Amino acid sequence: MTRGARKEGLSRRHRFAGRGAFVSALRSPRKLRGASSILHVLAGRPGQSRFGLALPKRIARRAVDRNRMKRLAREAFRRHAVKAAGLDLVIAGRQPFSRNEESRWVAEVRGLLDRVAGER
RNA sequence: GAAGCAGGCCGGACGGUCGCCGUGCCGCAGUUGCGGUGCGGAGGAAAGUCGGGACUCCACAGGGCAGCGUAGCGGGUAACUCCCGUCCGCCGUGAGGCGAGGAUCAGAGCAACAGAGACGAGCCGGUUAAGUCCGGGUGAAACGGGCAAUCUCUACGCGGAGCAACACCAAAUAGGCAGACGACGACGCGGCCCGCCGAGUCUGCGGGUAGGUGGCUUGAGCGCCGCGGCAACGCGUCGCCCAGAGGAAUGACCGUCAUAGCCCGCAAGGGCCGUAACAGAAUCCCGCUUACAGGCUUGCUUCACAC
Repeated sequence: MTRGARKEGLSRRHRFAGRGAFVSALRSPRKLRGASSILHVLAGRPGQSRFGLALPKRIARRAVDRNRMKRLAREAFRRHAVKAAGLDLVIAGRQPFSRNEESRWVAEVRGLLDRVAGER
């Protein structure tokens, strides 16, 4: 069994597959509030956390900004220890995002992931 | 040299580490996969979705009406509301710019203010043989026309929906159809056989959802050169293959060098900042429109200076 993911990889195993796969995580009672977003947590497959983002157009009108947020958040998850915790994680954006907040957004995502990792 | 006009082009480069998507090869795994390695991986607008096509499915004898679109003339194109040439009108000293630029003896309609009267001819004053001639403050326009982006007429064009199109594969659940079995159940007055009904069980079939695959990137393609053409563009030789995701990859970090900006210096130069505007492919093309830090470049105009 060569299941072992590479140390810093982030492939499809760590994503949600299929339409509506987010829904169960979004309905989960475990939530962590950040400054501009909410992290939903649900128990998933052991050893492989999954990570997803729900960013409505309301938060970032332009496609570039939404892409940017996703990429930055994924990068944070990729390097984070929760990746092996076996949790389904979905970050739902709440507050509008503007372009000069990139570093703030990364810090927020890291903070949320730290809190989940610390809780267990 | 200073102002300006019209185009064309670029819109960081190189390297390293860690990742993501696609794909060729190799190895492992009876498949899904996993690992290694090579190669490819956002834009000039990918945007708005405004015109036009290709491609699918649906509809369709032929013709007309209605509706919509276009409008000097000629050309280009698969096609267009696009592009090129040219005429006319207006604007500009000029290079140039702008223009829905066919028709109002086929017909209808034309606001407000002013004015006696506004699309109909009459009215008022003077004059004459005679509606014969002259004038009428106003107003953009007053007897003669104007407006067709008001309807209309003429000519030409136009079927509808869209890749979430469409084609194929295909769980689970509910229901449909067919067949088999079928309770010590119902009916044939009772029992057995038999027939028939039958909850249910099994099998098969078809529709169909989730899901999957195809469509999906080689094309009105790109580059060089030659030829034809004032040009748009066309033809030909040779070379090239240039993203294909799918809740949606193209990212993060770090060096070096250049660019803009800022500071020091007479200068050579040094230092600071740290990649910068608009913005992220979604079936594919041709256009148009809109957004845009900074930079390169071609032709031309006017003015000034010099010879």
